[in-house]
Amino acid sequence: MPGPAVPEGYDKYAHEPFAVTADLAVLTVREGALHVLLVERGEEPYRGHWALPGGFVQPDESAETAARRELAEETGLSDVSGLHPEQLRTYSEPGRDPRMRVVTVAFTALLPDPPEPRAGSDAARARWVPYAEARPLAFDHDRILADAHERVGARLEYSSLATAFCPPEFTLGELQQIYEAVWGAGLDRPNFRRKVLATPGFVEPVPGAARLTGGRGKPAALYRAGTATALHPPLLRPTPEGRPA
Amino acid sequence: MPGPAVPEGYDKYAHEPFAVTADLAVLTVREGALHVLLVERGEEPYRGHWALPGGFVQPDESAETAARRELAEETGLSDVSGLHPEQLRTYSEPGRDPRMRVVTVAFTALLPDPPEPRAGSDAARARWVPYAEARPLAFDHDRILADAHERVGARLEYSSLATAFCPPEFTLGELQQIYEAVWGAGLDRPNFRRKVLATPGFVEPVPGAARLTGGRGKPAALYRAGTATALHPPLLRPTPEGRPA
DNA sequence: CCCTTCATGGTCAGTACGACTATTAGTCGC
DNA sequence: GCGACTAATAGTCGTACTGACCATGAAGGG
Repeated sequence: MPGPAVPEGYDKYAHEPFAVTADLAVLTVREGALHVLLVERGEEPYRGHWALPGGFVQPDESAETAARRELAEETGLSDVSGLHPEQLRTYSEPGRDPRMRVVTVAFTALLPDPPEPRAGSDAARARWVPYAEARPLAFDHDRILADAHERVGARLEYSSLATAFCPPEFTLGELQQIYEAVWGAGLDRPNFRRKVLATPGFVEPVPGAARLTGGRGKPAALYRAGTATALHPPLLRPTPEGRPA
Repeated sequence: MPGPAVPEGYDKYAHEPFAVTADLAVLTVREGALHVLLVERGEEPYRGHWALPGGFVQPDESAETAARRELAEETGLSDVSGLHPEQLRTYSEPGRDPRMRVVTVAFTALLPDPPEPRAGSDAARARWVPYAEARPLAFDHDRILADAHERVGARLEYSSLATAFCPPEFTLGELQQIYEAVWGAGLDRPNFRRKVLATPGFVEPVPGAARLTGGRGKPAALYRAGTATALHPPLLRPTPEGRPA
């Protein structure tokens, strides 16, 4: 809330300004591996280092609006209407930017098999980098990226978020690849199928369609994202601990 | 991230400054009912309205540090070391404060049966208000409070967060009251007990102690918070929908 | 034509869960 | 002190979900 001590706060601010940025962890799954969109910094500090895309929130924008604008700029995507950048958290430690006091509102965004990014005007270049090879990044972006990964992994369990990684029509094998890529763990195919189909509203079959998955093997049935956003029952990831359930 | 366009951003900021505040949704359960800590605003705008406690983030602080400081000031608690305000989300819509551009990082904090708050220097007065009677609040605090409620309700399912509402030693009945107060739903006592005890690390018994719960009924065994932070298996709330599981 | 590859269908035992019933150990009113 | 009341604790039972399997079907490649 705006504290009651307006004049003091305002004064302080006048001497030590806060800049607010919106940064994005844009994730996708490509050939079974999790990738993240990075830009190469063209200016100091961290010139030449890779960083998460983002930029200043403008005076007439919310952080959400700024995130959507940045996403469109960095990916060159004409239609970002279906994408809903989700707020991750806010990073406000003093000194995280050597130039000035910067408060960053971080977002995650999920894309299906993506177009090549086009370098924005202010970024030297942008490209998709496998998650495992992304570090080290500029500023505290290593931590932001790790937080984004964890958050997305957790949300896959209880929401139909995984379909956001998929094209409009997809096979259950493709959907499973999303889970495996984000969780970094293999899943049993028959069981995965059973659980997805048993969860009402998660996916719905495309009537008469089947697709050759790329050549090999039996053609798979196609599905669309269903209407549900929450998953009942949830699709829990295998417990990394030796926990019995 | 700090955008590469430093001078522009900085310029913009200089003409349209951002103030950053940390606001808190401090929750507790008192006599079986969820309460929230509110302060009465002593200045315009919204003078005389109730609002969530909070204040400006100082130049040398992170939002987390500011939240802890505000919490100590508003509650008069000498020891807030055990409390970990958790970031909820950030609210940045233009116009949410009529005076200037304010970006608010909201936090939740959970307290066991609390001391009476002392009015801070800048708040006319502060008090615990039953959650159901809290609205309407100043600014967009209605929404922040609703988001906090939902977040805490969800985290009760998968984390041992509920023990943060309890004193160091507590009975299972008291723990159950936390769940019922936050979820607004009654739970079956034997089943609740079974699940809590079956979740490793959630609670551990206090060796030879039993407490009279206040007079009536059989004395209950005392428990301490265990070492686990995540709950396996989770303690799912009753499905409000007529969902079969 | 067989072998590989992947989708799909099914079994089976262990576990968790909700709904209930029963027992125990206290206080309170008389 | 005796019985009603209250709350904690113990146990039961049928259903649902889960993970670990095994089996079948439908393509393509050598």
